[in-house]
Amino acid sequence: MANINEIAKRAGVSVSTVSRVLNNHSYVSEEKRVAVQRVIDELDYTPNRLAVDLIRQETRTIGVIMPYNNNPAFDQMLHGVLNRSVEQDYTVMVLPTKYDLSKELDCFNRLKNKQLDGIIITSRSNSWDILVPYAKYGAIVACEYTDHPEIGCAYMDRYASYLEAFRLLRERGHSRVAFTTARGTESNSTKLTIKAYKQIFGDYPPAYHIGDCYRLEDGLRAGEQLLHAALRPTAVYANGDEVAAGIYQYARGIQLEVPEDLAIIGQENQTVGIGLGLASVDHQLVKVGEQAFDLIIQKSKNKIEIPYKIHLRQSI
Amino acid sequence: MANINEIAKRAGVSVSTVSRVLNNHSYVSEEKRVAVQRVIDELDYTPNRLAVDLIRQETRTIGVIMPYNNNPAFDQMLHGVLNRSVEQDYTVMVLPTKYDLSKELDCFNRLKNKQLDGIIITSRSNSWDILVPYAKYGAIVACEYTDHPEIGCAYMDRYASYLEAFRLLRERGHSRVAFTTARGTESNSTKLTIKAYKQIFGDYPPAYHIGDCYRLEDGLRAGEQLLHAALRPTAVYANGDEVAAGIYQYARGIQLEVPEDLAIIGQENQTVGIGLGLASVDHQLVKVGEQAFDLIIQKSKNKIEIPYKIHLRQSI
DNA sequence: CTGAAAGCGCTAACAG
DNA sequence: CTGTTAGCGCTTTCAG
Repeated sequence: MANINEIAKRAGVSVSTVSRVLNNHSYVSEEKRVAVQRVIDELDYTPNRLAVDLIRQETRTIGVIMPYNNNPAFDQMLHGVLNRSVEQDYTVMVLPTKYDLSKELDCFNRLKNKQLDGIIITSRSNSWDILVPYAKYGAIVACEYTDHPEIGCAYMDRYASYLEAFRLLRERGHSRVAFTTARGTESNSTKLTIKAYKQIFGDYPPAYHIGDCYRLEDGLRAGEQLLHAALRPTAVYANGDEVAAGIYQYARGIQLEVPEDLAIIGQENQTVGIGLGLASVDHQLVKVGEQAFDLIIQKSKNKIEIPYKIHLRQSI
Repeated sequence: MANINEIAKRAGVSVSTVSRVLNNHSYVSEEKRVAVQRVIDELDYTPNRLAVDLIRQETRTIGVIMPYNNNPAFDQMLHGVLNRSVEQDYTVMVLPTKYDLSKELDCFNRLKNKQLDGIIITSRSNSWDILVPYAKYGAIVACEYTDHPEIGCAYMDRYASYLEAFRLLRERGHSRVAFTTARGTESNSTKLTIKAYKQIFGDYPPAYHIGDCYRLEDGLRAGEQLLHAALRPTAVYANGDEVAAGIYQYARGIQLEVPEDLAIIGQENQTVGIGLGLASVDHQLVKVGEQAFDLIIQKSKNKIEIPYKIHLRQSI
């Protein structure tokens, strides 16, 4: 395709004049303007974005680290980011990592190699010590709390929310309470869930904890593992409504009534939970994503807490 | 940050040698290799991606046109694309358009301005006449059938699937059948739905057609509009399981039994439908996305049909 | 095996 | 108001 030199030559002007009309910079005489525009239209010319970004040292593109692309929680945050990016005319790159350390670093390298102006971390697996140095190459915002001054965050008080949910279950008379979490104990939210559980129920019975839960099928598996135990739990806290739905389905399949035989509370107010009438701890992940985006483009390192909500529904 | 010249100077070699070790091209003497690598490590150097892409005339990045970012069907296709892109080490840009004509064109311009190697269209609003010319700038693959030889497609036979679903309802004795669709009549799938409806039921009663349905809330609205009619429909085909879930919820709210009082069949086998036991016409959108991605990187203009499945569940 | 030099396509400081 | 020119940072002929 034609380039800016070609346009300049054909219009009988210099490239800087063409550049000026392209970006309507300063003043260009009306006749040259028109001449340039005519050639641009004739040749159906579009400036090369890579060249522009290269020289401007800015891409107006931000990346979103998403360990998995089939996890509804990450999707919710991504949607929040997209909501804002479209308003602000920014582009977003989706960066799947599978929680792989080196794949994750490759993503951060896109900050260093100038391909991205900023990165939003929905979840990570490298330690902050490794990641923080990348902040000198571009804005980094996390969707979890961290006190590193170089990192902005849009976070929720997960610990408080878990405490409140467990307290709720205890108040309703439950003492045998099971729960599900995502990754094993290396995950921050898993740690906080266990900590809150101990805080409310005193001890931590490993048999009541099912890890690696993300989607409905994982909930079915959790149901199978939990609901045939000698001392069957009377309530379960699921780390997502899809997981909760799987548990619900399994429970109904073996003739258990919800909430009479099993109380269920899920997380993130996902559609399936609304459909099934499942109570849910809603961390407002869409808002988290929106806030994260706002921080990125303001190059702000503020720490913004997004309040959580609890939706009480029939399942409890 | 340091650039390739800096590395060359410090390593006492030319930039071409640095480039060679960077891309391990041809042979470089071991001593120079080591010298260059040492400087690279010392300076923590990373090549600028924009400069590389600019000169290589390739970005290994593809865009996915997604009219809305809160629509589960588009999400399913995006997930398919991401599944493959991560395997093939491609990057994906999400391009929200809101079905706005000029915003959509802006996205196609990213092909022309060399920012993208290809574009996958999950849904579009410009006519093919406008869009096809962009195929000369990069690969375009659609997730719907088109016979334009320049456009590859990963499509499903929507018409056949609608026919089968409506036939199923008729066979089960339903004659008052309502249905929901997405956008108004300008959308291809809406047209096909109406056509199939007429084919099976003879005429097309506008009162039984609710448009602009995407999510659960739209289903609630559809339920409200449909289920208080004098001649209440006995069955409804919903263009998505989230919409179906909304209708289900509304129906249960006014004491209707499913399927006794109202049979419901949804679409795309989404989690909420699985949770509620809703029958579903599954166009396998994740596979569609995967196939679309494969076509893009093979630069293939083939037309690949993805078969649909019908999941029979209690709601029918 | 290695380096010089010519770009890729664009912006912006500077001089006029 | 306009043109010249020096880059942005990299790859790749083409000689040697």
